Amino acid sequence: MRIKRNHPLAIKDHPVTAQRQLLLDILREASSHLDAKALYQRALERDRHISLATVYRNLRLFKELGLVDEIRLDEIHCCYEIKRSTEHYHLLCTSCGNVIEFKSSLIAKLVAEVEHNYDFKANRAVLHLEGYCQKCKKR
Amino acid sequence: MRIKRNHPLAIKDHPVTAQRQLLLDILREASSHLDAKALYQRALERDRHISLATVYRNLRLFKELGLVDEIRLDEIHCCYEIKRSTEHYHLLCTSCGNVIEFKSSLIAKLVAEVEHNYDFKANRAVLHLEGYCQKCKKR
DNA sequence: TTAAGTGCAAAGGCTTTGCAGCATA
DNA sequence: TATGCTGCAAAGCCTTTGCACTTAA
Repeated sequence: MRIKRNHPLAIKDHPVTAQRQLLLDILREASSHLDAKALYQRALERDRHISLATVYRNLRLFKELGLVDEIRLDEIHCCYEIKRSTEHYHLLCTSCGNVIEFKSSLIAKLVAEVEHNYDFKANRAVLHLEGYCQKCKKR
Repeated sequence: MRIKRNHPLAIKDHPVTAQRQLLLDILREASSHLDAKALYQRALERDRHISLATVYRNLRLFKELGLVDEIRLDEIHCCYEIKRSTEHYHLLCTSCGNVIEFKSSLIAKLVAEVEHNYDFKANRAVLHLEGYCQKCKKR
């Protein structure tokens, strides 16, 4: 089956189960970032028998395969999103909870500078800013 | 008692208990960053009856009062340190677990740029880099 | 066919909370 | 003295795991 052979999971020798397909579909369709519970609840709407354990197991798999990014905004905001080609980070509005993506060329510069000054090899940058979004800062 | 009147807790109308004093002392003396459990274990050495609940309650209080910073490196590394005047961030070696502090003037630039481009008011930047420290990257 | 995934329920780790007793100011 | 803190134990929350059954390839 050509579709499955090209599937990101099949390529890496992992069976494409209905549950995995469903979870990836939901993550792809999601306009916002989902945490494990939100993903589970959306999955339940289409598969009444899917379990939360399956959601966690597959989120971990997707993360290991590099299919999704895990974004830990704080102890309660841990969300997941399908990995896209363009690297970006997040702004978190502490007033309304809105999550906004941002990019900046300064991040690569910062990483390069720190790697040089501290003799460090950076594999990942965890970065987000907390504050007030456009709407909330007016008040 | 003059000492207590000048105490950071007393100033903010919170009783200075022996437990709070002990916890602040340990945090001040700590060369490295401590998580709740490590802080509790060090506290036990000097007060056999202190409870983990007291540690958590007071860490939250100190955080609210701005006496300590909470640094959440990932889901298992959540550590605390006495707040100092100089702002800094952290490098986390994913090989040996070492935590190194770093500073960079590019961070302020980055924040200013993002605030301008995205019409955002940043109150806090969460930033750390994961990778290999000097020792581990040689291997 | 068979290695791997799933659902369920139980357990794990970290953190919070209710309550009675105790200490600070 | 009165408010508020502490210790203890229990509960909460998120996440992981053991086991028997099911399924993808």
